[in-house]
Amino acid sequence: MTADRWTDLFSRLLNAYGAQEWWPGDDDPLEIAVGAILTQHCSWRNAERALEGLRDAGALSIEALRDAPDERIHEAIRAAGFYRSKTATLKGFAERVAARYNGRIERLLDRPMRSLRDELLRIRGIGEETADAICLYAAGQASFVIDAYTRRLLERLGWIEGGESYADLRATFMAQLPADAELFNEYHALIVRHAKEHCRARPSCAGCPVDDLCMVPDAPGTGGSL
DNA sequence: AACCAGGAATGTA
DNA sequence: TACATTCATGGT
Repeated sequence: MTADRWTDLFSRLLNAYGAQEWWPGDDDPLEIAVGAILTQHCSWRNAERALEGLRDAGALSIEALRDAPDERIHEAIRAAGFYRSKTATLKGFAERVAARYNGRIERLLDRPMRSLRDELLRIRGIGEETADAICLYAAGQASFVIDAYTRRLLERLGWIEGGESYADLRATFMAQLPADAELFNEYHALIVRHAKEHCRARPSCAGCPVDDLCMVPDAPGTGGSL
């Protein structure tokens, strides 16, 4: 039987780009969670620099994040932008893990996905996408991550109207796919890869693995973005 | 030299 | 609910 279109889309992307292996699982969960916060509306390249900054400052631990002066965190993560907000978010996260889980992030991440997600959402600076990224990539739990690329792709495929909420899109993916963290992990990463590499690099969209659709944002005139 | 990057909170109508 | 603004650095 032919797979449904949601599974088929995944297959085409995987076939085109191969496994992306974002945060494969042998990485430090704290680094992954911190990375998820740092990369908010900022390139992963700069988020990595900020991560390095924290490492160099000796601030890559729950205790250090909680106790370090704001200025020290500011310096460390400046490259990722929005450094004041992100410092507050990192501290809010660290304070919660310290206060409620004895500083052990695994205890937070081992909670059932729904309560984990709800708790992450209480932290100021952590919204739905970041909460899902932490659930999926740090905790290895099957929570689908929706981002601007995902929305744009579904719009251009004509699979959604365009006005759906984050919760709508997440629910749609999760209703159409088996609850498999490995699948969700690769799926989201592949959508990002497709948008960045294929769509941005090739204005003509020739050889697009996704129905000859490109996700170039508001391409002037033509450019293959529909 | 505008525009984008693996967003979120807040304010206004 | 639906938009607009703010936060901020770095690459193209």
